[in-house]
Amino acid sequence: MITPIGTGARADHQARDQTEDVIERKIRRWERTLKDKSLWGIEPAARIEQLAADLAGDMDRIAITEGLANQGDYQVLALLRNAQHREESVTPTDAAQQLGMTTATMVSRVDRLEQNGYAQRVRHPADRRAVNLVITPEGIASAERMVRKRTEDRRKRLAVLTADERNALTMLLRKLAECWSIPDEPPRPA
Amino acid sequence: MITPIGTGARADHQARDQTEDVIERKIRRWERTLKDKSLWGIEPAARIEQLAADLAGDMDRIAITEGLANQGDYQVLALLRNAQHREESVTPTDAAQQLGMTTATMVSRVDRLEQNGYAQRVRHPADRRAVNLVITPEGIASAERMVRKRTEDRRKRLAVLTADERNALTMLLRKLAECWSIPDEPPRPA
DNA sequence: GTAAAATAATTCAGTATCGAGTAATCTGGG
DNA sequence: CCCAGATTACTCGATACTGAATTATTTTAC
Repeated sequence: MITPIGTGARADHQARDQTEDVIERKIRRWERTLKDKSLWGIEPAARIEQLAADLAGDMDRIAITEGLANQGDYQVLALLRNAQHREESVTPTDAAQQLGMTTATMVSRVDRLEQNGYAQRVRHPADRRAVNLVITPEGIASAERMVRKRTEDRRKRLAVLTADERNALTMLLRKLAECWSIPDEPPRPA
Repeated sequence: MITPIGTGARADHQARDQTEDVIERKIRRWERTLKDKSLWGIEPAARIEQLAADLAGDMDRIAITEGLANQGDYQVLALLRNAQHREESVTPTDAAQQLGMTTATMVSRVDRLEQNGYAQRVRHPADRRAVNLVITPEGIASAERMVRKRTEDRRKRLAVLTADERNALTMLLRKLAECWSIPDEPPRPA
């Protein structure tokens, strides 16, 4: 999915406390109308979602310029590139598990990568059911181009913050990620 | 999309500097193999993406328990609920623009909401091409249930942070959102 | 007032993804 | 050895979303 771009970027960086942006307005609205102030603490989550949508949009655009369908194809290519660098072999099932997608999706992704000449299926040496995924030189080149462009984009995005602020943000997000599961999350139905 | 859950939540919160988590390991790997340390500053972006995926998973689950297809249907319902509360009228085109989706998608969402009895299409009083979307009492009830559950989920997730940390995080994310557009972002092909 | 351009909602063909099912192959207990 | 159960990649049917028409209506220009 390509996210509509540029909804952020307000003109006036100064008047923070006077004017509210879209997210703040939305939150206030619910606060007022729900009659309990239960929306406390929601803003960070809303902002994380918005920022992530923009990041995903960047990455989709990058992938598309490399002839891939979307960000997901990039992830597979990046995985293969790293595996190759580490001299590990990867099967479709491996890759699907590591990237959190179904093997059905992986099949179609590998199909695309193979069509583009970025990866190949080769016979597994020991298991005739299995297949090893190997990245081609073109695939490596493409993966590295994409990583570099992605890094560039993200650094531009993060350049608004000072180094100290970036560090603080990193630490907070890390802490958040550490104990992130919500208690009564229903177990994946096996 | 339902995101696979619970990849976070490491056991030891203490030994932060010794052990790295998945994201750190991935970043280090690229750093080592790319031969330039151009991955500087990427971690916050990676974490924002991961956290957002988890939040989206929560919300999809909530929407599904209310008989909706996904988070997107919730967004429409929430929009209608707020519009009704403010006594504003909303057309499919309005809603699509505000939520950043195509009108084609909006048509199918409204179809679903109508089937579930959560919303209705009524004739626009002045424009016979247009349609006004109105939320039903059942829709309002469902929207408010979902908002409450979502708030609860997110507060649980954010409860790891102290109040000070949450404030700091909010401020940093706000600042990030303010000047978020990257310079050479290609304009939407109109 | 009328023709041309713009706009609203919808439909349609194409694509990505998923869950479930399938055929081939491997593995472990007799 | 042999067969039951697990595993691998793949296929198939269903769903959500998109961009590009399409139809009906409104607005604009002359």
